[in-house]
Amino acid sequence: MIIGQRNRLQYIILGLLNQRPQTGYDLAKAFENEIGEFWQAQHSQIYPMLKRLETAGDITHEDTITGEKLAKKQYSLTPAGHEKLVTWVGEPSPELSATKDEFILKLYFIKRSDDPRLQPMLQEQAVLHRAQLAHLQQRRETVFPDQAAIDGAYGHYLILDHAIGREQYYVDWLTKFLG
Amino acid sequence: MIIGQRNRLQYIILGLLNQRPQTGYDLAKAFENEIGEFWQAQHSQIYPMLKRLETAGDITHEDTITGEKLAKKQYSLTPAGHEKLVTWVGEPSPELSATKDEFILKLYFIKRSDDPRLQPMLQEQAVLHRAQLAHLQQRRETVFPDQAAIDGAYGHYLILDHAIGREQYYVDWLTKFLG
DNA sequence: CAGAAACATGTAATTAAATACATGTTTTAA
DNA sequence: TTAAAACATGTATTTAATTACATGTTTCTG
Repeated sequence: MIIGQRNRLQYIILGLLNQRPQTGYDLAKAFENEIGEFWQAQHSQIYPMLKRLETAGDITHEDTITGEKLAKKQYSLTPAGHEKLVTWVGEPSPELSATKDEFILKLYFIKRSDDPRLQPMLQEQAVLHRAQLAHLQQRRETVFPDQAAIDGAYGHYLILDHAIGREQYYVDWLTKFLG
Repeated sequence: MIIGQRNRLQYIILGLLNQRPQTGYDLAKAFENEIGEFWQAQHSQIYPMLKRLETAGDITHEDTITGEKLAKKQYSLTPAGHEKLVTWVGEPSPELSATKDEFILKLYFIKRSDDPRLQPMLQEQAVLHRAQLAHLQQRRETVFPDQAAIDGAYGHYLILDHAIGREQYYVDWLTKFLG
């Protein structure tokens, strides 16, 4: 029902490159920032995928130099890559999101509401999720200061809004059970 | 190897066996039901893990026969396995949950609020998440019909409650942007 | 100006996970 | 009564993902 992440990484990379040409390093940053709330990938996954996509003809790169000799590879979409991206976005997404939450798992094994471990666990998570919520709200303020910014990257705004609401729910839920 | 052993699956299995002895098949079912909202695993991952845990001395099994000749292995915790479980639950969980949501990713690549693909995408997800919400609510009614049921498996109640709230939020959020 | 942090790119090794293969029994419902 | 669904247990293959290894440059800050 929930399973399966069949090579989505390639599409994310295509989507990011569709916005603007960028380096593998830039892409890795995107996974720490705007994308990171809903997908994770390290540079060790990204660089090989860039090679694969280039071999497949979906992207190309241009070598540039920063300063004296720092080599960069600026990747960009080919028409084939753009086509592949558009097709993917247009397909249905019939699978529910897969969440892996270690804290919630531990909760499952707390059998009684008066278990002495319960309240500290909830407290710990509340700290964690309040911080994350504050971080996301801060980012919304800086990335989307006005309506023009929202109109210019509506999808980005939507997913940031979704992430904030999700964290808000998480904090509210924890608070509901904090003594 | 000294630090940061992941391998959460083993702890989930230990936790499930701590509730009652059960078979690999039963464990696989738990991942489709109560656990599935927060962790996923297939039987092809579970059976080898049961062997590993038994070799490690954390669980043992008893062979039983159902009917004429259907062989089952009823696994149960050893004291060492119980100790391992308790230690894991007592440790902090400092990592935020990892979510992989393909739909949200696609949204990210929708640049404008009047993109014709947007509303159908939101509609499709609303159908999906409303169904999931109804399913979870139904399960809460059947699994936790009264306070006694809640008191007897408080952690399970908590995570089901969390999952319901999460789906409710998802539906509300989608509705907010449905035209 | 020196050291730290950030920029930049890759590979190797390992582990986790998904999919497919493979087989057989028991129960349930048409 | 028979076919489908559910019960039950594994292995093999492939792909995804993490962690560690490996190296070097540029920019920022005290």
